[in-house]
Amino acid sequence: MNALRRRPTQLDVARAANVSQAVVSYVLNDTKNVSILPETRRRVHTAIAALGYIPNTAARSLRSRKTHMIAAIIPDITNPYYPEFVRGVQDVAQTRGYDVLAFNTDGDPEIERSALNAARRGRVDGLIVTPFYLTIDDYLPLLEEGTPITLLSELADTDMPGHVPLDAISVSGEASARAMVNYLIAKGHTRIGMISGRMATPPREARVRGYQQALAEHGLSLEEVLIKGGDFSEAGGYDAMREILTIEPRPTAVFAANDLMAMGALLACREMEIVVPDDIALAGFDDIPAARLVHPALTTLNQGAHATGRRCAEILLSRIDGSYTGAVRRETLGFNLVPRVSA
Amino acid sequence: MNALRRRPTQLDVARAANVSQAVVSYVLNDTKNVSILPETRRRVHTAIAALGYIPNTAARSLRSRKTHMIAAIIPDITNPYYPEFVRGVQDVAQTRGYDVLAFNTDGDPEIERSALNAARRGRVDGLIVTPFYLTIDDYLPLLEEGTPITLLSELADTDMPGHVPLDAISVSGEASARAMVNYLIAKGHTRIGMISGRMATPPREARVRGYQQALAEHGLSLEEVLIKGGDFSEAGGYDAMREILTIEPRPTAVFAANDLMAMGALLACREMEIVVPDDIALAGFDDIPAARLVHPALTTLNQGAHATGRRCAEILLSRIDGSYTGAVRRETLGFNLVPRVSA
DNA sequence: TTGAAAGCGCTAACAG
DNA sequence: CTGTTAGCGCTTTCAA
Repeated sequence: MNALRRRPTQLDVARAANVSQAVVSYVLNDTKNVSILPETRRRVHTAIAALGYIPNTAARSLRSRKTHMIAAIIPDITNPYYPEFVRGVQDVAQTRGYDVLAFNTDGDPEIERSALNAARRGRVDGLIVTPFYLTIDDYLPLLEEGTPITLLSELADTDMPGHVPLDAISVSGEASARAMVNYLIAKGHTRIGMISGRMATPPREARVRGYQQALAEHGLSLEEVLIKGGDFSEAGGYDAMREILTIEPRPTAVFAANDLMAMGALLACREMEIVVPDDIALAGFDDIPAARLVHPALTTLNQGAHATGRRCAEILLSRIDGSYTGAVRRETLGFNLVPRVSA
Repeated sequence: MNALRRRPTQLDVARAANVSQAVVSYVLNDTKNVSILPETRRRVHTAIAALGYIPNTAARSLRSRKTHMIAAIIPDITNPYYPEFVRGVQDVAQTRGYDVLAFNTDGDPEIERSALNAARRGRVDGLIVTPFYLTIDDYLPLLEEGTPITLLSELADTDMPGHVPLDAISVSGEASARAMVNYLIAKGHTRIGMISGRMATPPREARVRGYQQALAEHGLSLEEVLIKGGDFSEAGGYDAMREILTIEPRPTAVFAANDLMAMGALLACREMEIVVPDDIALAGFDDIPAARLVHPALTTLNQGAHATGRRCAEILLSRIDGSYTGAVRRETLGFNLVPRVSA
C-alpha cells in the first residue's frame, strides 16, 4: 500500500515560508489589528500554494466555536415541497460560506429531537426547523446556549411566545387555505370536502382552520364527515378520496392540503371514472413541479418554497453572524393561487 | 440579556462524578482495553445526565480524525431523481451514526471541485459523488490522503482506472437505454427520436450509446438529426420536442433521457394537439414520482434511486470503517422498465 | 510587524 | 481499574 500523505498544517506552511505559525493564521484570516508586510504575505501565499495547504475545519471550529454549518430539519426530502425549500437554503448558505446538513424527521418527534441535538454537539452554528411536534421546551436548551434557530412554521403568533429569540417564517397556511376554499366557493361550490393531512400537525391544523373560516364567512355549515385524513402522501390522498366519494350527497369540490394527496385523489377519481373537474372539482396545495403536468392540470397554491428557503437562511445567518441583533422576527410570506384545470 | 450557559465539558462531568476526565471519555466510548468499575460507570452516567453533557464533535474530530459525516455531491436536489437517492444515502448513514452533507453542483465543474474540497478541509470522512465533469485527477489528492470516495457513475469500466481505490456504482445508463429503445422497436417503431440531455455529461453519453446500440442491433440507421439536446430540464424537453416535431418525416416515437424532459415533451405535444401515444409514442427515464401521474402515464425506466443511494452509502461506509479493505468494487445495479400508457 | 504561548475539548498512550 | 499527560491544528491574547 502506498503511504498516505499527511495533510499539511499551518506549521508546515510556516516553516516553508520562514515565518511563525501565527503569521500564517493572520494572513489566512486577514486578522484585524495585525498588519503583515506585503512581502511576508506573499511568501506565505506561495508556501500555501506549494504545499496545497487546506485549513482543517475541526481545529478551526474547536478554537473559534464556529462550524460554518447550519442544519435544515425537515420532514422528508422526498416530499416534493422540500427539495426546493432546501435548495433555497443551500443557495444562500453557500454564498455565505456555510454548508447545510439536512435531516429528515419523517414527522417523528424522537427524530426531530435527535436532529436538534446535532447542534448541541457543536456540529452546527444554527438551525432551520420545520417543526411538527417540537415545542418551545425542546428549543430551550439550544437557546440558552445561544444557538440561533429559525422556524418555518404555520403556527399563529399567539402560539409562539414572543419573548424568546426564535425567528419564524410563516407560510400562512391558514390564510392561503382560506383563499383556496374561497376560490372554490366563488366557483359555485357549497359542499366542499377536505383531505387534510396528518392529524395534529401544524400544517394540517392551519389549513383546516382556513377551510373552516372560508366556510363560516359564507355561512356554509361545517360537516366533520367531509374532512378526511391523508397523512400528506399520495397513497393517503387516494384512500381519503375513495372515502369521500362514498359520502351521500357527494361534495362537488375537494380541497386537498397538499398536491401529493390531490394527485392520489386524482388517481382515485380516474379509477372510479369520476371526471375532474366536471363531476367533482379538486384543488391542491404547494404547487409542486408535477402539479401542472398531471391531467387535468391541478389548481393549486404556490407558497414559493425556494424563496421561503432563501429567506429562512437569510434570517438565520443574520443572527449567526450578528448582523442582526434586534427583536424577534415573525414574517409571513405571500402565496399565489394558481388556477388551472382541476378546479 | 441572559447570560449564555456554557456547555458542560468532560472535565465538568469528571468533577461532578469524582473521577478523572479520561474516565469520562472511557465510559463514553466504551474504550477497549480499559475496564471501568460498574459503580464508577454509574457515577459518570449520572453526572452526564445531571449536567446535560453532550460531546463536542469538533474536539472529537480534531483528536480522532473522524467527523462522522459524509458528503453527497449531486447535480441538483431539485431534480426529482435525487431526493430519493439522497434519502437512500441518509437512511443508511443515519443508522450508522453518520450525518450527510449535500452539495448541489448544477453540473458546474468549478462547483464540483469546490465540493470535493469540503473533504480536504477535514469536514467529511468520505464522499459519494455523481460526477459530471470530474476526472480521476480531481480525486487524486483525496485518495492520496486516504479519503474514501464512492462514485455514482455511468462510466464504463474502461474509462475508470481499476487500480485506484475508487468504488463505483453504475446505473448502467447504456444497458437500460438500450432496453428502452428495444422496447420501442418491439412496439413497431423504426424511426425513433431522442431527447438526450446536456451535452458531454456522462448520463447523456451512456444513454445515447444505448440508443445507438439498439438501433444498430436492429439494422436501423442512425440519424443525428433525430437527437436533440434538452439539458435534463422540463423546459429543455419542451424545446427539444418542438424541434423534433418539425422534422420530416416525423419520428413515430421519442425516447427522452429523463422523465423531466419527457414531461416537457408531453406539454409540447399537448400544445400542438399531437396525441400521445397515438400520434407519437414517448418514453422517459428515471420513473420519478410524477411519471405515473401525468397524462398519459409515462412509460419509463426505474433505476431504483433509493436503493442506489443506500448501496452507495453502504459501500462508502464499509471503506470508512475499514470493514472492507478488498479490491475496488464496480457494481451495476439492475433496472426495471415500466410500461405505462405513453409508449 | 512578528513571535511565543495558551488552550479550545477531546482521545489515547502510558503510568501507576 | 484509574489518573496523568501529550497533543490534534487552529485562533488569539500578550510581548517583543
